[in-house]
Amino acid sequence: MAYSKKNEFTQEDIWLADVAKALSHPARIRILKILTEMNVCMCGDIVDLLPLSQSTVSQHLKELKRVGLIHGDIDGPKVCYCVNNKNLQKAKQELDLLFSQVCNC
Amino acid sequence: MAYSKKNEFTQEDIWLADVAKALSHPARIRILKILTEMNVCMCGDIVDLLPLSQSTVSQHLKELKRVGLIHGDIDGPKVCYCVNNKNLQKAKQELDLLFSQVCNC
DNA sequence: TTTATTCATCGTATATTTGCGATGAACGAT
DNA sequence: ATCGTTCATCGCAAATATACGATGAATAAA
Repeated sequence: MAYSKKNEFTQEDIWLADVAKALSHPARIRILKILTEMNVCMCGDIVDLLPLSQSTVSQHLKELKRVGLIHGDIDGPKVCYCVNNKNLQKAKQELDLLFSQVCNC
Repeated sequence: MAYSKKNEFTQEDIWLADVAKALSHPARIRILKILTEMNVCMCGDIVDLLPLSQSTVSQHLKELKRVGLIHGDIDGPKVCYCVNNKNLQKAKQELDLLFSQVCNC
């Protein structure tokens, strides 16, 4: 089976869906909130705040990084994670656009 | 393995993640847009517009229905699908709230 | 009553996601 | 040079998602 027909849609819809996918796990929503509260923090800080192992948290961070909602700056053995305001803003705008197209709000 | 620690988060974060999940496939984004353009339409209409089989489209509609972003009214053998403005508005508001918490926009 | 239309659901195959422990790379400190 | 800390990645298991064809239920039309 050929599988995943996701790329038979418009780039815009694919991108929106991809951002939504990054937000589709409560751990990742929580991580975004934590990163905002703490401004900057390490993976270990987040692990202490979530009921998940270090490797699992690392994967969630990777997914958020993949779509650009956060970035991690290497600082010695540590990695300082923080939200990417520019891309969050873009995501917000595109989602706003979607809802304006789709909802009489 | 016990699996899926999703319910070890707040109801708010779980709900947001769930809405995001419903939006996390380009076919479902597209379906929302189609339903808005056509105002009301049947499953078959959507199938004609997407590169997906009827059963697959039906599953995507089910997922959108599950989180309440659309509803389907049975009309004889047909089902008239349309967007659920009330819940779309709620989704928009909660996403706005998230972004206001998480982004300096 | 038979037939055609519409759609949900079942069964199945495959892909992806979620989660963990173990390992190892990278660096700072000793 | 060795040790501790931090974190990404690998390998694995289980759960979910994606996709399809086949089937069947429900209704309208003939």
